[in-house]
Amino acid sequence: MEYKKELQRLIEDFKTNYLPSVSVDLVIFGFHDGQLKVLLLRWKGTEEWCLPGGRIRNDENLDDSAYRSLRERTGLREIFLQQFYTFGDVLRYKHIDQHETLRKLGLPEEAVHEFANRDVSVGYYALVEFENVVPTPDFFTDECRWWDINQVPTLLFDHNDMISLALKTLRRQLSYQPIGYSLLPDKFTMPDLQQLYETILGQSLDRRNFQKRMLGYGILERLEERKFGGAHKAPYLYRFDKEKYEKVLAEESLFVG
Amino acid sequence: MEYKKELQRLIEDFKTNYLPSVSVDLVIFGFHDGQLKVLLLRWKGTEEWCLPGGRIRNDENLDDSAYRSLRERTGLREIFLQQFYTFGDVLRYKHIDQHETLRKLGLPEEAVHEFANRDVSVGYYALVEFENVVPTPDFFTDECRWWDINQVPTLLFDHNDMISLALKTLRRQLSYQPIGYSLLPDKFTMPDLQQLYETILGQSLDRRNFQKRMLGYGILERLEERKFGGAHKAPYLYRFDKEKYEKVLAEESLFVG
DNA sequence: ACAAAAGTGTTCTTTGTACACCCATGT
DNA sequence: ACATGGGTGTACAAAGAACACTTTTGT
Repeated sequence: MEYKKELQRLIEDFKTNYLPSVSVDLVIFGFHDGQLKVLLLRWKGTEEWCLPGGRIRNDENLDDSAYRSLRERTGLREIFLQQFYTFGDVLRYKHIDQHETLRKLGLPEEAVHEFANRDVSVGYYALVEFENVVPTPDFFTDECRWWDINQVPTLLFDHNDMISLALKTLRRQLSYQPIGYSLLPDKFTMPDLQQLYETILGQSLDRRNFQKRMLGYGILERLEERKFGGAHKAPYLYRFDKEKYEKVLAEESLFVG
Repeated sequence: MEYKKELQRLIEDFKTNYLPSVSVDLVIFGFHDGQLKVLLLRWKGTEEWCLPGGRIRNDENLDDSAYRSLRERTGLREIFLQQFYTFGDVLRYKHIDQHETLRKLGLPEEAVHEFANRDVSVGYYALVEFENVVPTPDFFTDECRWWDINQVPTLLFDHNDMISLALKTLRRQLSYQPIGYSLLPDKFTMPDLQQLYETILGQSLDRRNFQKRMLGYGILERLEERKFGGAHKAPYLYRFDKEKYEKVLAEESLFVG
C-alpha cells in the first residue's frame, strides 16, 4: 500500500532529521468579508480538524521552522509571524486518549507508537493577506481551508486553547502597536482598516477617534486615489509606509534586539 | 571515579525519564540592598557561569517542571513564575562551539555526545524573596549565588540574552499590573516598594504619584505599625492583601483561563 | 535645633472619549 | 432627490505628570 510506505519513510525522516519532543503549531489569521478567519486542516479520512503545524529540523532555527511551515501551508513568505506561548501540559490531548486519537486518525499501529510521545509545542500566530493564500494540505490531511473564527469546531488536542490565547495576545498587541500590514491588501480605505480592528477586537469603534489614532502613528500614506464603486461617497485609499511601520513595531517589540 | 559513575547514571536517567530536545531555563530575580539580583550557577571546576535550568520529565507538565527546578535551586515553592519566551536558535551557543563548551566544562567524551544535541529551551522568570532563598548548586555546578543584575558576566550559551528579555518582559509587566508580592518581605514600607520599582525600571519615580498608583490598585493594607530605627520619620508598614492581589493579577493574565 | 526622609493635595498637561454637521456618490 | 456612508473638528472627562509644604525622627 502506497500510503503505508510513504508513512514509513516519513517516520524515518522525522527520526533522523527532526527534533523529537518539540513541535510548532500555527494560528494563521486572515481577514475576509468582514470576518476574522483561521486556517485549519482536516485529517485524512476523518472529520477531525486541527491547526497546521510542523517539526523542527535538527539544523534549523525555531523561528525558521515556523516560517517554513507557514510557507508550506499558505505559499506566503515574509509575513508577520510571532511566537506567543509554549504549551507543555501532559494532557494536551483533552478529548480522548492520545493513542485513541492517533488510531482514529487512521495511523497504523506501528506509527501510533512513534507519534504517541508527548510533545511540547511552541505556538506562533501569523497575520496574512487572505487573497494571497493558497491553502495546501500536508501528508496527514486532505483538506486545508479557512474557518470563521466564531465557527471553529472542537479541534484535536489543545488547539482550541491555542486559538483563544493567540487571539487574546493579538488583541492586546493591537492596543499598543499598529497591526494590519500583512492582513490588508496593499491599498485600503480607512473604513477597511477600522473594520479589521473591530473584527479582531469584537467591538465597534468610533470612526473619528479611530482615524485620529491611526494617523497619529504616522505610518499611513494617503493616496490621491479614491475607491469608487461603493454605493456612497468615495473613501480615500491609504497605504502603509513600510519603513515607518517597521520602526514603530520595533520600538515595542519583545524580540531580542 | 565516583563522578564518572554518577554522571553515567544521570545520563541514563535523562535518556529514559526526560524529554529529549527540550529544556527549561530560569531567570530568578531577587531584590536586596536596593539592587536587583539574578541567581547564577558556576560549572564544576570552571569559572563559567550560567542560568539555572532543568529538564522535563516524560509525565510532567511544562510549568511543573519549571516549578520543580526553581524549588531545587532556591528551596522555595508557591512563588511567582512565568513563561516569557522560547529560545530555539541553532546557535544558542554563541561564544564557542558547543562541543568545545561541554569539554571545557569537564564532561568526559562520551557525555559530550549525549549532551551535545541542540535543545529548544523554554524561558521562565521568577520573582522571589531574597532572604528566604537557600541557593543550592546541582550536580554540574559547585556554586550557586546571587549576582547584581548590572554585574552579570558573560554567560554560557545565550543566557545573557535570556536575562535581557526576561528583564524587558518584567518591566513591561510592571506597567500594567502590580508586582512585588514575592519579592518583598511580608511587611514593608512604601519607600521599600518604590525602591523595588525604581530598581527594576532603572529610573526614579515621583514619590506622591507612586503612592497614589499603588494604593489605587486596592491591594495594599496599611498596618498600624511603623518602622522605626531609620534615622528619620518612621514610615508606615504595609502588607499585600493576597486575595485582592491575585484577583488583579488574574484579570490581566495571559494564561489560558 | 537641624538635617533628612515621610506624609499629604492641587494644578496642569496629556490622552482618550463622546458627539454633530456637511459632503459626495450610486440608485 | 435622497439615502447612505465618508470626511472633518470641538468640547468634555479621565489619567498621568509636575510640583511644595508640613511633620517626624535620630543625631
